This record gives sequence, C-alpha cells and structure tokens, in this order.
Amino acid sequence: MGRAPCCDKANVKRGPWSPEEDAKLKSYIEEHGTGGNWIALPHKIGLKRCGKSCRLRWLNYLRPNIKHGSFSEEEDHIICTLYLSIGSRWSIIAAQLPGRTDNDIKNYWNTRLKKKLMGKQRKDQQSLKSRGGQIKPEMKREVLEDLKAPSLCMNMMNLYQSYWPTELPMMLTNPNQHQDQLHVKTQDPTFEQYQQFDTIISNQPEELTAAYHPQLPNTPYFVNNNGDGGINLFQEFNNYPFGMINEFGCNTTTQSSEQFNGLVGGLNNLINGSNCTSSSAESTTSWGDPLACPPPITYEDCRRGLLQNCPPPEQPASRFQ
DNA sequence: AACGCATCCAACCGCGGCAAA
DNA sequence: GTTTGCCGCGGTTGGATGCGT
Repeated sequence: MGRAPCCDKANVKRGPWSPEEDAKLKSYIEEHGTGGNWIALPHKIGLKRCGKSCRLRWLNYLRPNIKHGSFSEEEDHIICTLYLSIGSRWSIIAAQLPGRTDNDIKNYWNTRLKKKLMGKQRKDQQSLKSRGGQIKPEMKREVLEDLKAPSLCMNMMNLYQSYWPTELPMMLTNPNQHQDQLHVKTQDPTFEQYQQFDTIISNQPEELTAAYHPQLPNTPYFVNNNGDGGINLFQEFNNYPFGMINEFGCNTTTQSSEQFNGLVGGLNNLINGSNCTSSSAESTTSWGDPLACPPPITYEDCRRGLLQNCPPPEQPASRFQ
C-alpha cells in the first residue's frame, strides 16, 4: 500500500505564485507562525495550495533575510569546497551561507559553478592529450589552485574524522578504466599497482567489493573497515588525467598510518610545490584569496583531533577480520 | 522581426527519516 | 512492533528569458 497523498491534487493550485497568494502566506506566518503543520496551513489561510508548496514558497522566497542576486567569489569558494567534501548536501551547504537557500545553491551549482569547473577540466584534458599523456607540474598546480587546495586538505581531514572516528581508512582505487584512457593508463608508472590491485580486489569478500563503485572510474575512495560504503573524494574530477589523482594516495588495501600520511603528504607536497611556501603568500588562488600553506596534516593530528572532539563510538563487529 | 537554442530558476515530485498514534 | 502522516531533502521539470543567427 502506498502512502496517502498529502493533499487533493485535483483541488490545489499549482504553478507560479501570485502576489496576492504571497501576501496572504507572508502575513499569516509573520503573525501566527507556521503552527508546526504545513499541511493544515493553506486551509487556515484560505489558499488553494498544497502545504508542501506553501512551505517551499516561504522557505525559498518569502521568509525574511533571504538573499537574492548573484553569488560572491567567497560564496563560490565555500560552495565548491563543501561540495568537494560532502557532495550534494545542499541543506548543509546552505547552512554555511546565511540568506541563501538550498534550492538557490543547488540551482547555482547546476547551472553555473559545475560548468565553470567542468570547462576547466575539459581544457586540462585537451592539454594533456596534446602533451602525449604527460602530466606537468603546472597542471597539478592549476587543479589544486582551483580547488583552493589548503581547504581541500582540511576537508579531507574533517571527512576522515567524521566517517571513521577510530579507525584508519583503507584507500581503494577503481581499476576499471575508461577505454579512451587506456593509452594513458599503460604509460602510467603505477600501472603495475593497478594490476596488483585487480588481483587483490578479486580476492576480497563481497561486502568490500560492493563498496567499490565501478561507475566512477579512476577515483579514490575511502572505505571503512565495516565495508558499509565509501566516499568518493574527487567525485567532480573523475575526468582528470589518470594518474594525477592517483598520486594523492596509495592504492593498496593495507591499513597503516604511513598510508594515510602518504595520502595527505602527497597533497601537501603538491601544494607546497605549487607557489606555496611557508614564508610567502604572494600568489593567489583562482578565487582571489592569498594562497597560504595548510598546516601539515598527519595521522597523529587526526587522532589527536578525534580524541578531543569525538567520544569513542560503539564499534560494530568488523566483517573483515 | 522571427525563429531556435541555451540558460536560469521557481516549483514540483517522490522518497527517507522520524515521531506520534 | 506496526502503521500513519508530516517534514525536509535532493533530483527533476518546465516556463520565462536571453542571445545568436
């Protein structure tokens, strides 16, 4: 049995709101509040609208302090950084941008920001092709500058803390390559590692391989020890040249503090080798911010942060012991 | 001026989570 | 423990507008 509809769709008005409807809704809520029941609200006001429609109209348009108009560079930066960290959790992203709604941010991302970044990716890929698959340091620099690299590092650390409060992650890299990238793959010095990884992954329990997303090739995932899912850290950058992202980490299934340090260290190295020195902040990112070095992140840092911020959670029994 | 295509964004839809019955 | 119904979220749609030819 399906869920009962929230309203009689035949008897509710749909489509754009008139100024009269807006005024009715706004004045009622300002005077009486929502009453905690959106479904009942339109009946009280005498609006022939679905309660959900009223809620959406209020939250996205009528409520006070809504900011309309273009997004600032700073807002762009926050959206991109958070999207990179947590994906399309628009409500969470919106919570970091006072006056912006999740719908606004979602629309802005889908229509502009994503294209901005994807356009950059295409440019980089064309550039790679013309160089016969070699990845130049300046390309790495461009990518990281685009991503506001220091924030990327910090977000990875936060991610790590959020998802795996007491355990080190294993980092996996999908060995299934796009056919059109095969030529790059065979030139990649880590190709052998992928072949080894193929063997390793084929010997893993089903739960582990299930956490490994074949539809998103070339992307590193953290998979926790319980095998209940992984996070694609670079989901918007799947098309970056093979090997570039891979340099950020290692791709074995061995857990070790060296492994995590290797991942973060790789990032730090890339950043530190990209116009970023500890004594100078002369260069700027594409956001126009000074490019400053992030604090070095180590496994020990994460553990320390964890001990301060997170009480040890109850651990379910590992399926991979 | 007219047409077609691209872009923007308000609004809708369906689902999962959650609390109350 | 199960059912019911609301809330909030993310994905998608479609009308309005802009722009190029």
